[in-house]
Amino acid sequence: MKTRKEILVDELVGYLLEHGLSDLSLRPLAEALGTSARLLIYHFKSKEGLLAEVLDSMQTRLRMSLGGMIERRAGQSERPLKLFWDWAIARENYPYLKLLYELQILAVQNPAAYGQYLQRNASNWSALIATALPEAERTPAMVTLLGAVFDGLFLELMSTGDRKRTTQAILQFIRLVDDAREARPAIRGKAAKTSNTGRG
Amino acid sequence: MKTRKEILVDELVGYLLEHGLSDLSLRPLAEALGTSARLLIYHFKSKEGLLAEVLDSMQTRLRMSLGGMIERRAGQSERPLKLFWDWAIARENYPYLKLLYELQILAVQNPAAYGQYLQRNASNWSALIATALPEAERTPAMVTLLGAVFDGLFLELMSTGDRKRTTQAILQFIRLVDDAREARPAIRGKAAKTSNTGRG
DNA sequence: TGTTACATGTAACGTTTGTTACATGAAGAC
DNA sequence: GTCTTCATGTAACAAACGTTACATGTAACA
Repeated sequence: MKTRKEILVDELVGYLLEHGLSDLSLRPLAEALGTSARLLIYHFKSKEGLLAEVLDSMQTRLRMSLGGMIERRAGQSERPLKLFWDWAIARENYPYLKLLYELQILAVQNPAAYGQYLQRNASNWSALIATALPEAERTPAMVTLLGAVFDGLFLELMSTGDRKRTTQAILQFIRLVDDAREARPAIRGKAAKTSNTGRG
Repeated sequence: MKTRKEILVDELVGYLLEHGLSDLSLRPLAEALGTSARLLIYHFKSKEGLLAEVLDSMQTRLRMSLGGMIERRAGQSERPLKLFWDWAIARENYPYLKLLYELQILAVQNPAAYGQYLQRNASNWSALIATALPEAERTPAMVTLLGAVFDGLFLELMSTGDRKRTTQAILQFIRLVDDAREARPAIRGKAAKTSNTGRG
């Protein structure tokens, strides 16, 4: 049985996904949920506490969804980077990522207000993306580039909504890495022993 | 002789570069400039009008700075993409771009409030970056990818401040394109006649 | 049955928001 | 010397903000 607070968190997540963070206000939020600002403060102590709990819940959900994807992809021939992209732009995950990108940007310009909600996910994130590369190619520059391609394309998707073109672009990147590898083959070594195929 | 309003715009630009857009408020802003909210409204009619004029001024400055760079780079051997990157992360341009990225994100989540300030710069922007490619390689996927690499790396720079690593990453991308071209040479044609060297 | 904890409604607090009314200087034009 | 225009100061407006005080209902447990 869910507590009233847990039910509220669920509804709040939905509201935040739709309206974003930057102009969040308690009264309109409460009204949209059919409750009152009084209640939100009662359950979450403050607006700050509310945001903390809701964002936390969102990140947990996202991690679970990602874990499920990773389990399911076992023994699939698709490229890791493409799998990751498909997962990110899936209808059920996309709004979460969109909001986290907004949070990231707000925190850059206003760390005092938003920095506190950023977990050390950024590093986990890039570490995860890095596993799409064979170890021999996992240089800082290549890992940074890989993360940037992902971020940049996701941002472009956010701005234009063009799933088709952005997906073509990430396939283009995978092809680019393949072709470059052909011209200048990576040193094979421990990398050959890793489980992933090392194909972008 | 500058009008009072033009002087104000200059000071406002400086303030916005420092504080960002998302929590802009007239009274703190006026106090930081040694004036009053009354005056700002007097000169700009409304907060909305103020933002419109100031952001417009910023985009003009940025375009002028970019134009100057393009003139100066004539007959330089550096790759176009690297030149563009160096220009973007230069101390005098970086804060402007940072703010425009914030604007872009805010507009995604809240078009009603921020969409009006977005010019059709996005398209100009990507068209400009595209000139770093030889015509034969200027496919939608490649142009999108190129823009995304730039955006993604700039975002990473905003978050981490690591100029060195992000610059290494863009050089890595240039190398990648070069190597891929070696393995699968682009069809030469009209592209060979363009002024740029077509080397990333 | 009385007590305790959770949940909620109604109002208000003090502050900040963008904006406006009203009055007053300073400077140049006739 | 009056008139007009630009610039500014002082106060106030209504609205929205996050938060709190106080009272009340419901349900479970003693």
